[in-house]
Amino acid sequence: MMGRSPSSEDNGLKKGPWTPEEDRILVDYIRENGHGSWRALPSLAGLNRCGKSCRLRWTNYLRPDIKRGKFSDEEEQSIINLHAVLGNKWSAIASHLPGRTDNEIKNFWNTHLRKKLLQMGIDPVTHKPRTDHLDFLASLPQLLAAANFSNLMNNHPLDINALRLQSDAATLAKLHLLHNMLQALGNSASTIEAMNLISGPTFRGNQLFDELPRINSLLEVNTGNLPFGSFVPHEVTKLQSNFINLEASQQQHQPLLSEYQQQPMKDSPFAANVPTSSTPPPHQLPALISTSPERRPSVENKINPNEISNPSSTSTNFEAWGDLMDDVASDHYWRDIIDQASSQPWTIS
DNA sequence: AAGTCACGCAACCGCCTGAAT
DNA sequence: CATTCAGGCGGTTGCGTGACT
Repeated sequence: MMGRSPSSEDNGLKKGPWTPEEDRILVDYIRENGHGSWRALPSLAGLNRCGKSCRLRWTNYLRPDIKRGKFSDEEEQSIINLHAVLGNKWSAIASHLPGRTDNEIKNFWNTHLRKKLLQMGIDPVTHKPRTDHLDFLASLPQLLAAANFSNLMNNHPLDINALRLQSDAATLAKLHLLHNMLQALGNSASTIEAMNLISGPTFRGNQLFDELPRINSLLEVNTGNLPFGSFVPHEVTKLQSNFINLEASQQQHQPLLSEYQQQPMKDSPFAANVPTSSTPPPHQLPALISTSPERRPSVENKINPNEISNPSSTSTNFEAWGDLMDDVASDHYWRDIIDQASSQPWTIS
C-alpha cells in the first residue's frame, strides 16, 4: 500500500514511496557497511534520498528483525496495557514488542484499538470509562466482562508471558470497574444502585475500601500519574460511610430492575462468564481476544519476557500491579464481587 | 459498471533531546 | 555556557484499495 504523495522532488531529493530498487540499494549498503551516519548514507549508497528518509525506511520496513503481519492477541493486550501506563509513547511501547515498530503500533492503535476501546465505553486517551455518554449502569456489563478477562486463562493456556499480559489486562479492567464504582458512589443518586450491585452476603466491601489508599499510592508512585483518576481520602471516607449505611439498609432494600439485565455476549470469549438475559444491552463489548484460529498465539509471536520486564521502563508498574493482584485484588476476590454483581437484582430508584 | 466513501498504512513534517564542539 | 547538528519521536498527511451504493 502506498502512502503519501507520489514521488516529488525537493532539493533534488526524491520523496514519496520507495521503489523495490531503492530498497535493494539501501539494504545492500547497510548489510555491507552498516548505516553509520544517516546523513552521509544516501550519497555513499547512491540513493537520491535524504538521510532521514533512509533511516525511516530502514527502521520501519527494511530492518531484518521486523515482524510483519497481524498483531497477535497478546501483542494487542500488551499494547493496550502499555498505553494505559505510557500514553502515546509509541517507541517505549514498541520496545516491549520485539519486531514491532513504533510507527506500526501507532497505526494499529489509531485504526483498531482506539475504536475497540471506544466501543467498550473506555476513553482511549485516559483509559477511564467514558462517563460522558456511558453512565456506570450502562457500561457495567462491559466492565464485568472485562473484569473476567483472566478467566480466559483457564480455557486457553498460553505461554508465561502471555499469561502475564492477560493478567495486566485483567488488572486494568478491574481497576476500571473499581473506579467506576467510585464514580457512581460519588453521585448520591446512584449510590444505592451501585452498592446494591456490588454488595451481597459475601461481599467484603470494607476490605475493598481499606485498600483504596494503597491502590492510589501504587498507581501514583509507580506511574507518576493516575491513569484511572485518583482515590482521594475524602472519597474513601465517604465510601466507607456509604457502605456501612448500605449494609444496614440492604436487607430491606431490594427493589428490582427487571428491565436492566445483562446480556449474553455470544461472540465474546467472555460469554461463559457473563450473566445472560434476553434484553439487548445498550452497548456491546467486542472481544479483546479473538476466537479466530489464525489469531491464536504462535511460537514466533511469543514475546520475550526479558523485553517485557525491562527494568529501565515500566516493570515497576507491572510489578506493583501484580502485587496488588496477588493480594487484595486477587482473582477470587474480584470474582466474588463480580459473581455477586451478576446475581444481584438491579435496582433503580 | 461506475462513482463514492471510509479505512489502512507508509511516509513526511516539525519539534525535541542529547552529544559534540 | 551557547551553539550546532544528528537522531529520535509523535502527529499528520494523503494515496491505494476495498466496500458500498
